[in-house]
Amino acid sequence: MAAAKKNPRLMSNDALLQIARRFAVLAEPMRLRLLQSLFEGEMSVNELVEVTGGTQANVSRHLQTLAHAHLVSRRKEGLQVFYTISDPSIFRLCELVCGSLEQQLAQQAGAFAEGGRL
Amino acid sequence: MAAAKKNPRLMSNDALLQIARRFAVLAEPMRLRLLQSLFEGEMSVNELVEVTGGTQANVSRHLQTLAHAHLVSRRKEGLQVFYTISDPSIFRLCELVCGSLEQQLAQQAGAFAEGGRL
DNA sequence: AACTTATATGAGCATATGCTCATATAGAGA
DNA sequence: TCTCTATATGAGCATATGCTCATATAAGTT
Repeated sequence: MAAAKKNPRLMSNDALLQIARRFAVLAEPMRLRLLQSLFEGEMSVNELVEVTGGTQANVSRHLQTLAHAHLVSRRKEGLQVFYTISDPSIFRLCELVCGSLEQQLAQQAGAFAEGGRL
Repeated sequence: MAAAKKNPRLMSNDALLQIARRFAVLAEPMRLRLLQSLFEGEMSVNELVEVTGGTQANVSRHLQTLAHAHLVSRRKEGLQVFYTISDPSIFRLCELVCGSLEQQLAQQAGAFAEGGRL
């Protein structure tokens, strides 16, 4: 059982902090872009720099952040370092959020359409 | 289709920003605690203050943040304001993250166990 | 060893975010 | 109207985070 269900007892501060940290890692456009790029498969830092248009320093830093969160994994080969997505739950996570946002936008659009009817 | 699949084309900056913002809303222990409390059903601000142990000002602020993100909805009744979870995707989102974290911890525990074997 | 390429990181600035205190608003009741 | 209760919010401080520049490390090449 991951979380308390009916009991008013709450999760520990520590558990909440860990969950919050996980969400925080995903709360950055550049990191999301990196993850999205990696959806297609393993890539080197330089490739990611080119694809995302970010600076080398910044891309490297964000990759460290993702790696520390165990969302991606490193593989060194000669001069290059290749990163891959190592936590498949990310796919569903992004799908869920995208779906939820789409639905909200659809509702807003619907409201506009109705308003325009009069 | 929520996101590009095989095409190297990436999502728009704007879309990524919105997704990042959604994650950012969930990247706070107190907000997670509020959501978790609301899992059991509608609650007033004062009830949430008591349950979470936060200050009134802080709880109110966080509830505003959650409301702006359309994760919870307000209902005013007399002097009190009641909040409810309005986006069911949150349940699955938290389940996913919890599951992923549990798995990571299990792996770490496993590594420890193996190491202890020698 | 000297040079080049690929990646990581220290330092510093700018901005964002959370927290608290005090106060404002809003509704209910005397 | 005056007061009390419930909620929201402005101001200010402290901290965290992202970005860039410059430099460090590490590995391959000559």
